[in-house]
Amino acid sequence: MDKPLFNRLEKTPAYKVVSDALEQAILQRQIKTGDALPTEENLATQFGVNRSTVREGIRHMEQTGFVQRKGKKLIVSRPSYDLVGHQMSKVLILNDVTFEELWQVKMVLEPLSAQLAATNASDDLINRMAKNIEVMTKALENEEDLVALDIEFHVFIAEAANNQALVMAREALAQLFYPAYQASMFSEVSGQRLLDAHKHIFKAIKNRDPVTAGEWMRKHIIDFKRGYEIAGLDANKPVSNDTRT
Amino acid sequence: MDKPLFNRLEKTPAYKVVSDALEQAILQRQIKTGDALPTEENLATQFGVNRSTVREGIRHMEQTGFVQRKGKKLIVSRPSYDLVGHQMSKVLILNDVTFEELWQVKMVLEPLSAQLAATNASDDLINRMAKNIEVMTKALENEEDLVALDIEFHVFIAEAANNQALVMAREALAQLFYPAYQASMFSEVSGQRLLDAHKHIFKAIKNRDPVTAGEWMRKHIIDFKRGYEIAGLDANKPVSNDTRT
DNA sequence: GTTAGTCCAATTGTTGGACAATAACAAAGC
DNA sequence: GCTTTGTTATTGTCCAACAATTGGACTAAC
Repeated sequence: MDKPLFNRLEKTPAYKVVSDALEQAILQRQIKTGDALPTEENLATQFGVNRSTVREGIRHMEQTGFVQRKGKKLIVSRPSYDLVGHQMSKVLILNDVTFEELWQVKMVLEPLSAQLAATNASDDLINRMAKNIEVMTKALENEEDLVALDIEFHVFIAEAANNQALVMAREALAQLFYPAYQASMFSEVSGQRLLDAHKHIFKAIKNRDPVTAGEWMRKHIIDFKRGYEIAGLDANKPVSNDTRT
Repeated sequence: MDKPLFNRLEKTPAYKVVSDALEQAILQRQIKTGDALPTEENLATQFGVNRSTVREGIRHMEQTGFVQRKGKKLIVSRPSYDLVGHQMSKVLILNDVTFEELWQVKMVLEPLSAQLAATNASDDLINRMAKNIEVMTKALENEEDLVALDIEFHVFIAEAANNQALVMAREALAQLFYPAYQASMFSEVSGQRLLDAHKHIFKAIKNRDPVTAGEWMRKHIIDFKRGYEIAGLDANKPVSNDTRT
């Protein structure tokens, strides 16, 4: 092979240039969140390209949640953690991630959440946790409600932890665990035992006791895996690729 | 405020229908990774829409990495963790994530990596770690090399852990830490101390001793924060939004 | 002054057709 | 066999158009 005298000059397609430019402008806060973008035609003339090209550029960004249609205007917005989580989930599913893998990570993130929550939880969130536990006490029979309440409780804790990186990382996993939650709710390790764990965790958080909070959370997550296995599911198999939104 | 009795009836734009359909087909493995999509015109007729519309749908997907241009063909591909990490980084930056937040998460993920690596590391990766340490021994003077080698070492460990969820979560943080690495390399806590830590961690992994590996990693990460602070940076301020690719 | 009804201009979603550039493929030459 | 040279298919980009929807502006009614 001859030595490459010149490096392949790559011309990035125009639509990509457009989306990159927009992205930069957003990340550098030249356009602030909540602002509306100019009209497509306006952008087209600014960039000196055709409207179709601009549109492709916009579509490119839309997926990530940096811009969003609101009525007819294009609003600059910061992607919700939910959305990013959703995308990460898809990637993990495509890679046949197993329950075990997810659980190992959950096993460190949730206790961390609990610890931080014990330090940082606002009164508001503590109240909402209390409310959650109260409701759960009355819903011990209904599996579906139980799943929803369980998830909510953990979300509260994650929020209380006051750490965005944590919230985001959790989110990606949480969505994939959803099918697992349902499965393990039907096993023996459920209902009352779940509620008890929540109560212990909550008490520790309320008492501003990070160590205990983390410790109980750890036990709780171990229980979760037990439930999964008792339900007859194989932790080393890929999680269900049930792709509901 | 009045309660919303009806939910906004939304008619999804055609380009979104297209991208959703493609996405489903990919997630459900009807189109396998590596396959090429039909031509735009072909897709257009299949969906019964105009080529422009198909294009917008494709752009929508391209961003996430589910499809990729290779030459002129559209290849279905699974997004690299690097890409997803990059996107997560952008979201976190937009939300002014602080060093402290990132570090708290890193503080649990890295030890977990080390533990798992001690259990699962392949011979190949152990060799590469050894090599890395060897090179680092000779590069103690050069800060830039040191940063690169440090990062590489941690990546090896994450890979050795054999856990995709972990790799992905780490990736998002890692990219944001990059500027921090450079900063803390200039502080006192560097060079030799860094190398020593790596050696300890490596030894533990090689000895298949998860506890020690995790413990040393924990110390190592604590050191990292120390270096950041010694360098005069405020851990509670947002990390640099230096948006290099 | 606020609410509801009517109208208009602006903008979007979508279409059809066009064309140059080039990647992919096939044929010809060594 | 392997290069080199056409050919062709497909992409990236543009232009022009149109119906549907939206956001206002303007009016009338309360």
